[in-house]
Amino acid sequence: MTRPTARRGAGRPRTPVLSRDRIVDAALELIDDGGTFSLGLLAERLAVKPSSFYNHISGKDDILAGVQERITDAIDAGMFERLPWADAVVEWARAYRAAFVAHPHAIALFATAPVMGAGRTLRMYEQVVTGFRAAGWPLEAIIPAIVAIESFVLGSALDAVAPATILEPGPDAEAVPLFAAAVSARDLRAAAENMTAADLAFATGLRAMIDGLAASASR
Amino acid sequence: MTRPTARRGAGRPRTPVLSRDRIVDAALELIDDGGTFSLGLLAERLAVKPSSFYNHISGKDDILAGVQERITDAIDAGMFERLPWADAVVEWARAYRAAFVAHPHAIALFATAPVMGAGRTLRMYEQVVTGFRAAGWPLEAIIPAIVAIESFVLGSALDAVAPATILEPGPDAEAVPLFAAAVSARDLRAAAENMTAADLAFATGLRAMIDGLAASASR
DNA sequence: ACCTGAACACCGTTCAAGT
DNA sequence: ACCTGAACACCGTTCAAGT
Repeated sequence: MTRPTARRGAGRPRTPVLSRDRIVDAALELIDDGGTFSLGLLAERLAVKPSSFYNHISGKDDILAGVQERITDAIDAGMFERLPWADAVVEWARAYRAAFVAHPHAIALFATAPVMGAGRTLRMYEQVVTGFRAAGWPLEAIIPAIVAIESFVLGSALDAVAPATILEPGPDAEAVPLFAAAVSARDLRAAAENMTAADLAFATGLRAMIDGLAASASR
Repeated sequence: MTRPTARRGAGRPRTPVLSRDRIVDAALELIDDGGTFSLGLLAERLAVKPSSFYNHISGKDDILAGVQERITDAIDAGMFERLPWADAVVEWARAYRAAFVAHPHAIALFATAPVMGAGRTLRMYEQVVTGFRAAGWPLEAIIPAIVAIESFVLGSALDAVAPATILEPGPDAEAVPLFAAAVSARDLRAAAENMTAADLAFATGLRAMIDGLAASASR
């Protein structure tokens, strides 16, 4: 039955209530709940005062960076060691998008200061590059392809959390008949395939991009 | 030599200093200059007080929506009436991305409340859908393809304005040798082709996606 | 070492008061 | 009709003071 090693001359040990991890945890929860994110609200949740944060983090941006890390760290790239290239890329892109879409109110974070930072992340990239290399990709073509996929994934995640109305013809439908018909046909198809409109666009684009990349690699 | 029609019983006519257009104009300029965007700074530029804005707009978000419209309205889709489908799509995607990249500090606006709103915009979509239809696309496949392209364009624009360092191996390079080599090879290639790394990724992804979409359409 | 209260400069928005 | 000054509630951050 040990107790925390007593520091020299200290009275009672006083376990701190805050830590960077605990702050980032609570921040992600607060963001996921929607509504506004402010240090005042965050402090309230942790039964603490806003000024207390500054013993553990350098400011609001530091907290947000921690949240971003937490989300991207959930992305796995192990599929490149198990699956053929095309299947692995599809799986990876899906997992990537899913990690963003699981935190819709946090996505704006990635938009302004895009993606990825930690050391875990570099290991993921190593796995992905290895998968491309094993499939015969020339070294200088790999990163552009990966960045292209990431750009598509981020754009699709933003689309997925966007209000569904942005692409609706609205009252001016008769002025743009073909567009209106195309949207209706899309809605019918999405319903029939039991997907959201955003899912359908993502599946379409991912399929196309992987096919296109595969074709360019074998050319 | 006419003067503004005198209202009933009015003294001097008093032309107003502000208008929605003038506010949005100045807002875009302020955003493009980088740094922070606030109503206080905007008012200062216009030699006016922040409270004056509320005679012309409903709030900060209204101004930002105006800025967004101004930028997206610059995107033309006339190429669909002049070029074969594949060429037109490539041109359109490039113009789309260019409109965003021309205002790097404004891009975050599109991320949170993605893209497009006005009536000009609907006409653009009508042109694009018409181009797809003329190329033989089935109606229900058109919108998903367009949205996929838009997602890629937005993601690529965000990538283009991101700090270039985000995908650098840094001091841990020896732990991820293949990734580090791939980044170096990419940098060499980009320099040789006189493109930025972001340009290269965009060109790669766009080519792949259009090829993939073309293949799926003729299947 | 870590939490706090007070203070700071700034934010967007409202509204009665001016002309 | 349109601009303003004052006020409001809130923001992120600093820092001396506590323990």
